Amino acid sequence: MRGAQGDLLRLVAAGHAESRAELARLSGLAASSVSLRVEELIGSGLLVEEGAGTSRGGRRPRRLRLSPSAGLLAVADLGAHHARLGLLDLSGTPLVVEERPCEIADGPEATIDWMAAAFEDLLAAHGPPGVPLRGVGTGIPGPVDPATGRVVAPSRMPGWNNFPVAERLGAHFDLPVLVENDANLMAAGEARSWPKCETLMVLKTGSGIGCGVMVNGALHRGRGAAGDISHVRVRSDSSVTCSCGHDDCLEAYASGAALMSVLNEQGIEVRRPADVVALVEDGVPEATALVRNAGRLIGEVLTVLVNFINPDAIVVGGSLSPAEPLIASIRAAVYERCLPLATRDLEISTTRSGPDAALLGAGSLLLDSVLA
Amino acid sequence: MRGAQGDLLRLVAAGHAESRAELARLSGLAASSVSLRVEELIGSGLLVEEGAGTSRGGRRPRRLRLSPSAGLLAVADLGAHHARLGLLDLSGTPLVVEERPCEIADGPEATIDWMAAAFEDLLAAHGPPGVPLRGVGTGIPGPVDPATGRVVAPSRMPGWNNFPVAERLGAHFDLPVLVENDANLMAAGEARSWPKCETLMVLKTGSGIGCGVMVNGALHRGRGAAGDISHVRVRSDSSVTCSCGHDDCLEAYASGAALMSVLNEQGIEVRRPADVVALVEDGVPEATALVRNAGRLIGEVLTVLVNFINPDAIVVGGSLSPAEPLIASIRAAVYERCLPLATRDLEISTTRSGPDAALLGAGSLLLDSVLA
DNA sequence: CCATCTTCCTTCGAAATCGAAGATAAGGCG
DNA sequence: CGCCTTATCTTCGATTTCGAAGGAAGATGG
Repeated sequence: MRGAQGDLLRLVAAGHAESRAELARLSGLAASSVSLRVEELIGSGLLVEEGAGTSRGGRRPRRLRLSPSAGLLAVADLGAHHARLGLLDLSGTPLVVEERPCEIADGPEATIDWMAAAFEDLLAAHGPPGVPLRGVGTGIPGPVDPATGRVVAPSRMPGWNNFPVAERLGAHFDLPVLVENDANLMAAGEARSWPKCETLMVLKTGSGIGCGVMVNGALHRGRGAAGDISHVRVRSDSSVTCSCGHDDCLEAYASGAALMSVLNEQGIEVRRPADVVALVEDGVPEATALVRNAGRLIGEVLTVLVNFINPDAIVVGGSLSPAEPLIASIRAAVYERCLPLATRDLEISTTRSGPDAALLGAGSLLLDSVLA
Repeated sequence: MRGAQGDLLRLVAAGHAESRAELARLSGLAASSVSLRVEELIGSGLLVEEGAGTSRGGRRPRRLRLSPSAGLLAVADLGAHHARLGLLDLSGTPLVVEERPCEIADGPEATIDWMAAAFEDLLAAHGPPGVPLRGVGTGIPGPVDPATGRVVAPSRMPGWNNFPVAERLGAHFDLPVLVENDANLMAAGEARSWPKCETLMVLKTGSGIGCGVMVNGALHRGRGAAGDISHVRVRSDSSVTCSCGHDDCLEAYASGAALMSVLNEQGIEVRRPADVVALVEDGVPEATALVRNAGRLIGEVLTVLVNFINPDAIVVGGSLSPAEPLIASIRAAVYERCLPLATRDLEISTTRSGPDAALLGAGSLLLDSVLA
């Protein structure tokens, strides 16, 4: 699995290469060396040959896939009140995904131990016998220091500040462990569905507003808070103080939580961001106006960032993203105000990976350590 | 020069490695292979051994340098009314730098041909005999399409739109050619002076406002306009229409040109951004207030970007940068409003590379093609 | 249907790379 | 000063990688 051998596996696992010839082109190795290596990998049961691909004008390639028995990854995406959990094979294909209730406010120890038990559970129920677990990973709704795997200064996660999540999770499994911000995982997951996009911004619109950035095909982590847009000051008439202590943060106007609190004050009862989406779909004017305004504010912030990093696409995901007016007003703001050069081929659309984007992203990032 | 041989040269040229042992560590090659390769490179006159380095507790390394006769690079930085021109050796050290008057408004053909002649001039006057020219490069005060080397939709460069600058320059020299935005070159140049910073924002404050971004040690080009911050909408009382057609762009309030026009209206005569700096240093209150306000506006824009990409440092260069109040109010705005996680170890300071930053950057980027 | 082209993959001798062992050259310390 | 430790660099046989040539399998086009 080490070295160049791992490079080949990773290219196949990530879906970049499907044949020996593609491996040779992408890895830079000579075709003959690739053949030798692939033979070994097939011999050790990690790769399998699976039928023939489509011809590109000559002999058809012999398609390569990661063996389903090469290993499993256990991944999770932690939310405030529930967690999504899944098992993936090494090519990132989900075997099973479940959503279970889980209170993040119970604190890190309880939550992580619960997660470890849930992973064992899933393995017992859905893991094919004899296939080893090769890595575990989870998304966290707060900033994570990439160097240490600790949560750093999260809002809305009492008791988690500076907790060594990766370490605790690693104590349950003697395997590569990944701990990463949830929006970053979403970005890594979406990136697999946007193969031509080198630079990608992925917005997670739910109770909060998160954003992950892929630059040159790699997740940009910065100091652990990269992608944060929720505490940008927005142009606004009123003056609202955000939980961070500053006035007029985007989050205080455009997050799902903010929309819900306005609606509740107006006597329209909502409990989850999805309820807001339902109201919009039912044509409730108060909800539509609020969502449209949120989109405009988010779009104005994106304006600055689009001019600055020139992404190839902006992907909108999260529980508010099905609301049509949200993305429409984001589009309007960005296309109106950005430089033509920056918007010329810019695509702004909803998620291609769906609700499992973060789990897929966890798999994608875990592969790098598992096949190192 | 090809392949792995070039990798070693590049590591030495970029200043990352100074001995065979360092080369082995950084290149990933075995120490024995490095020795062989280095021997060849010394044999072919590209590398030279130069005394001994300092011991790290054992035998002292034998220091390696690029031979001064390995080659030369001719680089330029084009401004509106003058150009900086220089010759560098392959390790990026300037042999000579000159500033010459040059009107960019004369159009691309005239300007580029003039530049080619100026390069020949410099070579004749300062080029050591027998040392070959190995590459040419220039900075342009406008967006450059990285794929084609064409200028794209520049403001203030009449007649240059879509002109194939790289092609025209290449017609004079059958060598690798680099054409890049001037702020991007500054960023690449500064990066050499900030070796520990993986993510760097470099601001060029002159008549206009430019910005270059290094992400993960590499220049981020985006679609050619990456780093643009001059057309961000700022919060402001009055309403000024920018040359781009939108209202309240940063450039319309905080660029050197904007400051100069206000001062001239007030009867204080200024002709160049440096005159504004001089007024500030003389304690003229109108100038100081204007510069401070410009810094605040720039700082507020940077706030969004710092939260978003978490740079390790922000470098302020350009002809306005010597004005103390400018950087002071940028700092104040950023430190006040950004997330603590993003500003914890963030350094904001003036250029380390000085006025030749763009030329050094051109050399640094050119090396990649010259030693490919 | 057959010649020709393209692409994919393998074979095999030549060349590059590795890595373990050793030689060389310091600094530190009793 | 002699001895130990650390680090740099070289030697040399074993291994890996390359690349040119060729075989295999399909597309193309008369």
